[in-house]
Amino acid sequence: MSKTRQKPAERRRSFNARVYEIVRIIPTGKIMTYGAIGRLIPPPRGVDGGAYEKVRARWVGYALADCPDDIPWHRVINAAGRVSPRPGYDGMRQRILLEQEGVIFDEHGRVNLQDYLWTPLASWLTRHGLRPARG
DNA sequence: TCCTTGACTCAGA
DNA sequence: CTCTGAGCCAAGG
Repeated sequence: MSKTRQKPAERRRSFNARVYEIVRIIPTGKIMTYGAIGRLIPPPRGVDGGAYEKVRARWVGYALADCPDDIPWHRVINAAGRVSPRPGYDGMRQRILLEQEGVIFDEHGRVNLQDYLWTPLASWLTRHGLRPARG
C-alpha cells in the first residue's frame, strides 16, 4: 500500500497555503512575526517536531517570497520588530505600506510589537467582550 | 552529488 | 545595543 508520505514539494505547498490563510486575515494596521505565524501551524507529517521549531520561521519567509498578490505580505515582520531586508531590496516599500496603515516606526526602524502584534486569540477575546490577559 | 543561499530566531559575547 | 554562529529544510547551480 502507498504510505502517501508527503514529498518535500507537496509539504511546502500545503505549508505555504496555511501561511497565506493566516496572513490574509491579519487586520489592517496590525502585524505578525514570521515566528508567530509558524507557531500556529503544526509540524507537517514526516517532519520532526523539534526540527520544525528551528525552521518554521524561515519557511514562513520562503512562503512569502513568492505569494499571491492578494496577500498582505507587508504585515509580516521579524521578531526584532523590524522589516526584514533581503537581497536587492531594502524593505522601504514594505515600511511605507505599513506607515500608510498607521504603523509607527521609531528612529531605529523598529515598531512596538506590544502595540501592533496581532494574534487570533486576542481578536477572539475582544469579539466576545473579554479583555486579553497580559503576560 | 556537493555546496551555497535564504523575507528566521535565539543564545552568547 | 550590535554582531556571530548554530540550528534545520529545500531549491538551484
